[in-house]
Amino acid sequence: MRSTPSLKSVLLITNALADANRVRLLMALRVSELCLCQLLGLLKLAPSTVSKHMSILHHAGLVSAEKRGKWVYYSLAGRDASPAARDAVAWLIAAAAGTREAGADARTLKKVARTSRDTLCKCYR
Amino acid sequence: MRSTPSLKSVLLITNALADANRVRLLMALRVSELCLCQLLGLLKLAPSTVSKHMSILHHAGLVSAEKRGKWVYYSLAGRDASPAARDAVAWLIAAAAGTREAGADARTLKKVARTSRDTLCKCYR
DNA sequence: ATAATGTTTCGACACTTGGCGAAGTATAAA
DNA sequence: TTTATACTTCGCCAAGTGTCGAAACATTAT
Repeated sequence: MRSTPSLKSVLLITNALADANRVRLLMALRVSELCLCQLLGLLKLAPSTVSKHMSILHHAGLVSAEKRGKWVYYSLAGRDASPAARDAVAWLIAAAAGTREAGADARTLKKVARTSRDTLCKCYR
Repeated sequence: MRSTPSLKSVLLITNALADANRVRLLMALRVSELCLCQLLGLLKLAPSTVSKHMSILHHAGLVSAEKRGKWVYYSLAGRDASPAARDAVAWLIAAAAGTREAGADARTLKKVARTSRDTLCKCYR
């Protein structure tokens, strides 16, 4: 039972990838799952904005979202995702891994990882 | 000498893929090179619009353009293209090959192929 | 030359999208 | 039960994008 792929689902993916901040978010998740407040530490954007970005990525099937306690953990699409989505993520990682931006973000994320989520989130504003 | 990939070049690609008509254009070139007037026979759009789409695809490195006589022939990125661009095209073909839209377009293109370029272009309007 | 053909560039317009803050929801802490 | 925290949804606005027609450009035909 293999549903016919639709152009729409392909465009959901390509549209999701067609934004610098969303690409950075996906690249961030490459290392490990992260909750929204941790992603907020990476991108200097309003929580509502990042939430919307994650919603778009999730709807495209590129990331999965799991609520644990009061935090929502996001991670890259895994086995349960469509081949198209998984391959898209693989392509992105291969294409963007060496960029300066990815390196800088990886360094920022190292700092974020050392900070507890509680103190992170309080900086919301 | 391997230049550092930039996030910008990645976004050039993803943005180029983030449009239904551009995806259809790329899929059309999968079979063989085509000139603009042939692509016009596929998409019912103004010549200027399709030309712009092709410009975006070309600028992203996804297609190459070669002028022969009064026609400009477009084809998918080949050996000379960046790995990111080639892999993106490969991903797209794998992801969109089975779609209903791709099938319908392939049928349309068969008809277009049977028509001479001269008669095709005269139908501009 | 002049005209015709194939394609691109330009300017304008409608529509979409990324961004924000305010208000709403859900879970945890007091 | 209140209060606080983590996140989402909503409405709005500025900026970006797809589309077109008119005009420009380049090549071929007359």
